Amino acid sequence: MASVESQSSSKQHKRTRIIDASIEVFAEKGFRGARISDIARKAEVADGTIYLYFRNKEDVLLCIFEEKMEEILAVLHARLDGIEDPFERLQAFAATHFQLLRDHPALAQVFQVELRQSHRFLREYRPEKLWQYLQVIEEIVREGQETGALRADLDPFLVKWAIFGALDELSIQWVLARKRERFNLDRAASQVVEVFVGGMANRSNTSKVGRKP
Amino acid sequence: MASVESQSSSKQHKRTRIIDASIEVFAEKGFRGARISDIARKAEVADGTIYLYFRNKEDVLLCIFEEKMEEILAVLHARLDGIEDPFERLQAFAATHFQLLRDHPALAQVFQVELRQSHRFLREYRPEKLWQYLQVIEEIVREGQETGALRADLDPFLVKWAIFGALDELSIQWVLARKRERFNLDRAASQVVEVFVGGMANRSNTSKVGRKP
Amino acid sequence: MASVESQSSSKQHKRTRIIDASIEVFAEKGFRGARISDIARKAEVADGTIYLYFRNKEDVLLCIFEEKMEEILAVLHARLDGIEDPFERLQAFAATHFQLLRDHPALAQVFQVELRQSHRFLREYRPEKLWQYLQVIEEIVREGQETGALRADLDPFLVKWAIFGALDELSIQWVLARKRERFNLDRAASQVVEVFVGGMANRSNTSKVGRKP
Amino acid sequence: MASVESQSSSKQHKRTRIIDASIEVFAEKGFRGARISDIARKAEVADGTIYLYFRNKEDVLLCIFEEKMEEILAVLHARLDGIEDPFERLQAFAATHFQLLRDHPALAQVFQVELRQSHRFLREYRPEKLWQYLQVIEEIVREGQETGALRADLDPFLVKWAIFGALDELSIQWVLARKRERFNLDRAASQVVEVFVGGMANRSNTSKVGRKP
DNA sequence: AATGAATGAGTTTTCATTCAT
DNA sequence: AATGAATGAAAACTCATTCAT
Repeated sequence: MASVESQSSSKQHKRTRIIDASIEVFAEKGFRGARISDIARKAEVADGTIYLYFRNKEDVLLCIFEEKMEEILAVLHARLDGIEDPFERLQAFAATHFQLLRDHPALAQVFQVELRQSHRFLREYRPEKLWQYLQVIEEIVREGQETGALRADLDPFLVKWAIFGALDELSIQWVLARKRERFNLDRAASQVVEVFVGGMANRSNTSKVGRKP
Repeated sequence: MASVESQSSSKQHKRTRIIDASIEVFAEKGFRGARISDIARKAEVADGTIYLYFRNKEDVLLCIFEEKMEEILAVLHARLDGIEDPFERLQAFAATHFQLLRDHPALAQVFQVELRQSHRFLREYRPEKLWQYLQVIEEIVREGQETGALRADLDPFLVKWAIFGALDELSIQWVLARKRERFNLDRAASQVVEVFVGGMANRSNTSKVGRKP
Repeated sequence: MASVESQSSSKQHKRTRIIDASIEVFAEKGFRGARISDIARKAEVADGTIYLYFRNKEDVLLCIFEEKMEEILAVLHARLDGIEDPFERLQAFAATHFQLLRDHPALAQVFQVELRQSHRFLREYRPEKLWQYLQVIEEIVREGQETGALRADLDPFLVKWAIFGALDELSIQWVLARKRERFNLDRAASQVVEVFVGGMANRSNTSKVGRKP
Repeated sequence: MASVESQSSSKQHKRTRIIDASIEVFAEKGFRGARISDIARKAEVADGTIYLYFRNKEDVLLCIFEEKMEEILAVLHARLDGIEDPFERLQAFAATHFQLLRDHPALAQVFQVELRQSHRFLREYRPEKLWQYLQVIEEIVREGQETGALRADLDPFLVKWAIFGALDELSIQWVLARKRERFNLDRAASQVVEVFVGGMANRSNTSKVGRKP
């Protein structure tokens, strides 16, 4: 499994050190509250060095997104590999989604909160990597529909955003929650997927979707 | 039905004019891009006048939230009044949610995008009005569970956030989408609610929940 | 003896209430820190009312100076009346000066500190009342010189400023001092006057100036 | 002798250029009237550069005080070095005091007027350097008392402030005076010191203090 | 490649003062 | 005379970014 968050060490390439420092600083101080010099200090480079690797502060944020999504996609595909059943694939998707949050809390803060502070990310940027991530959901739905396991009248495009929205809102609340116990991510994952799969299941055919016989 | 967005006129109370002007300016330029003087000009008041009614720029944003949520809650309760069936109540909730978005696009932009730019709103503020709004969902679920119509093993607290997340993500995408046709909100509303209700329905009893016979 | 500081009461004329309120507010918050609305609230008048009686905030400060100096001059002349001996007159002057400070600490703060924050008072204003006050010193010196009690080679104009400076600096330090005990004003008054009179005494004649025989 | 005021040149270190420019701008426009951009323009640096060397505008003022007092103390000690007689030491003190005023009129304006506009300088700051400066007076008095030349019943602490007050008031009036001829500083210095020394002289002993035989 | 000193644009907020009532 | 809501001018300061070394 890919590392998603690397260990900071002066041995590493400066670019990596800057990315890792940024994640921590953005998580701690917020995107706007983070100063370039904070990042530079944590990465043990000069302020100007950051501009050798990134166009500007927002570019650092977007590069975090790009590079960490790359790793996340690799993790996700590795996890889903070999799982056929749509219900199980969706379960694995949700479990992976939440596990990444839990394992990388600083990155989770950046993805769930700070990234959305970026005017550019929100309005101009085309987050292809996020779309690839969500495409996984759309394809699970499509394949379920093709095998007849899932209702054909649902628009996989809309369902994709709905499922992502459900997982994402729970993620945000988990990140923001003071007492995280309230948001039991494991339970949330299984309940959300059960509800969605239950709701998408094709009742007119006999196959038992989403339930072990 | 309450107005949600008032008509700007020089007759109105200055505070109302400032609120209405802010919604438009925030929607157009974003929270950070909006200058107090932009709002003042549009509201036809002096810059300083804004500070007679609001503590600072962020306070304007939070007051928009408080006051418009008040109106939205009134609209919502009026709409749900008299509807008993959990499925129908949820349908009405989602339809109202999306209708408000469509009818008040500037306010939608502020709620879906700009409000979340506020550090205070996200981290410190306790958005009681939003919680009241979501509590409506939680209660529909709880009541459905009490009548046996909905599965008892679901946590209404988690389900509430999941349903909200699904509606909210579709709202955001609708707001951000250049080609809004892609997001047919009516279709989205009914599909999301069907899936959720289908998934939450109690299969072990005979009542036909969420489906007309 | 004149009151120097009046008692605030709603019975009084508004102008007097504003003057008295200003002294307290200026003493507490400083001239620049004092807001017109603070003064208005304490004087129990509307903000705008202040501008019926004073041109602007600085005018309030200068009017405090003018009017309180008027009262102080009256007190001073009453005290010196009947005292002939230059040494005794100077002693009475210093004692009165310090007694006024002690009896009117808010006014003392305004005179010793806040008044000197006023650009206009310092650079443009001609504080005739202060000059009248100091003229008392100059005349004591002149008369002492005429009777031969004091050295004729001293410039009464310079001596006046020197004596005032000495008293004034002790006053400022007394006002600013946290531990006021350090500055025993009575002792300061008598020592300063003794030194000055001793220093100004005409040693070449036989009259014992500044000492009781 | 130290320079007290340096010559501005683009060769100098930026910090020095800012200090020198500030003295001139503060003297000309007053502390509050001086804009950071005025100082920056005169120092030929960018506005922001000032904040690399100073915390804020008030810090610039306080640093002027600290650094120029350092130089003044050096000048003073050099001047007093080798002078034993209390009368002569005090004469040298006063002469140096007034000479510095005359030689550095902009700095004189800052010290006599602008510095006292600073709320912090007046109320919170502990001007150790000024106290060191005044301590020189206190020690002259103490030593004079120890040798029996000066009256033992005077409190050197009070006398120090009185002498400083006298010199300071004459300084202020000289700085503020339109027609400075009125304030002949040389004459003022000698008269003030003569009066003080005369007044402090111990008449009960036979030594001729402060007078050449 | 790396540095870090220097730059300078850009905006909220306060509050003395005004004036319609 | 009195009010107090409304006005609007004015400037310190931050920090992302640059570029000479």
